[in-house]
Amino acid sequence: MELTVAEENYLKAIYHLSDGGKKSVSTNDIAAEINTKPASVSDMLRKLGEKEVIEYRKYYGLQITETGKRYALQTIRKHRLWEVFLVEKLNFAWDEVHEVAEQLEHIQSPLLIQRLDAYLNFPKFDPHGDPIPDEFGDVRSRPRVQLNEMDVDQTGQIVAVKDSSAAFLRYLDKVGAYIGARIKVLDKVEFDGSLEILVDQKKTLFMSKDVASNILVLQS
Amino acid sequence: MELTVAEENYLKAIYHLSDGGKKSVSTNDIAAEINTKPASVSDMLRKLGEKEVIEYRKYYGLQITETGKRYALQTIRKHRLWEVFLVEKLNFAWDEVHEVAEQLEHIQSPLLIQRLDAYLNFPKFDPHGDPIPDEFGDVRSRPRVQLNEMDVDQTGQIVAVKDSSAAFLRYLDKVGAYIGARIKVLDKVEFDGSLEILVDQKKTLFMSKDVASNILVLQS
DNA sequence: TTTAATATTTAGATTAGGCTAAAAATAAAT
DNA sequence: ATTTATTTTTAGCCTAATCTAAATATTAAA
Ligand SMILES: [Mn+2]
Ligand SMILES: [Mn+2]
Ligand SMILES: [Mn+2]
Ligand SMILES: [Mn+2]
Repeated sequence: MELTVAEENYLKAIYHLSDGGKKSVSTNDIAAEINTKPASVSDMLRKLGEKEVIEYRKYYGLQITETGKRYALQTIRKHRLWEVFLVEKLNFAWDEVHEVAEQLEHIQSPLLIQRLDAYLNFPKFDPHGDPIPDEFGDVRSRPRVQLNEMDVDQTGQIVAVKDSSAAFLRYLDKVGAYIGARIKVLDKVEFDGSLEILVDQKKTLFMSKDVASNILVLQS
Repeated sequence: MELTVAEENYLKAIYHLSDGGKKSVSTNDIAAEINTKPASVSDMLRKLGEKEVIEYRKYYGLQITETGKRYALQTIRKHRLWEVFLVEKLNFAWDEVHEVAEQLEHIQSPLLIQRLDAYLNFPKFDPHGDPIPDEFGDVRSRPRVQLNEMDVDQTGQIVAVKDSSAAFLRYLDKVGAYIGARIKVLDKVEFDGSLEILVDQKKTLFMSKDVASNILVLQS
């Protein structure tokens, strides 16, 4: 069976919002995520239900099926591989890739993806630190914690970001908080949850709780 | 103004069939080229006329406008750059690229194309020997002649193919007639126009007039 | 110069994806 | 336990791109 571009986008949104099928997702959430109206979502859910990529009970929400997960993971795989390509080969900044990857992920050609994967040396993570599912949809995920939840004196390495918006990524660039950076929590302000961080053993950095909550760390 | 994927495909077909705006094109020809019905073509011509990328007079054919040419050349540029990428970087065979390039040519991102072009070292020709328009739509075309029109003892270099079908390209691979090969016409059979060719000063090759007419040569 | 053949366009449907406004179901508050 | 608010779905409409069948224009033949 083949999915349309719109169906692929919906399925990907559902997969993400449901955290891989764990949480339940609302019609309104989907509408917000992909910038459509709830009425349009209802209609699409009916169609996705008929195609059996979700299990849909009117008014009671939906459950992504195993088939649906496979499709979603396939699209996510393509999206992230293209992002790696854009950054590694075409020198895109990490905040410039998302829009384009959003289009490239819909190109249909198994050979293309297989070759692209090999060309990039089978990367395991995209430029934002998110894991790239393998061709069978398996994801090797690392245990990671939000920076705002770490305690003073704990150390680790930035491995991913939760928010991939250009604004946030450009901010991180500016302050030097790149993926791979080793960090240590120097201080935490009780009052507002803001943090003082040591980056790469040399630079100290202050950040709000809000910023910190969008930085994911592999503790060490 | 932005064109839809279908509009881009129509415009490209019109550009090709009209030989860059020189020849006149029929509704039926377009339908055949892009595998649709004439009725669908009529409707699309009306729309393309409204968008002023063609000048359309019902029953009397059409003329591609300067604006239309710019759009068509932009799409052709993208198509050919992607073909180079697929062959040079992802090791696609030259008969495997067309389908995928047909999709990739519709990705919207000026930055992407600019970077891709640079990454490929500003190639001037695609894997089938067709020239790649520059970002302004300028095409540097070489004078080339169909192999079947050459005379005995004349020499040259294969620079392009007219037919890019997988079947034809695989045949050329098999007999060793690649782009760049130096050739010499050893003999021509008066009766059916078939030819005997010397390839790279070592291999002789017999081919029908039909095959030869799809091979383009830069004479020397 | 009529008539026949061919090419092209129009009419009317269909499918996909979206929208607004109204209806209906569920959830939250009194 | 009603009433109110929120969420979700349905109804009806729209645009893009396709199709088949019918109508019309152009071109070729008799
Ligand atoms: Mn992304
Ligand atoms: Mn997308
Ligand atoms: Mn091609
Ligand atoms: Mn195309």
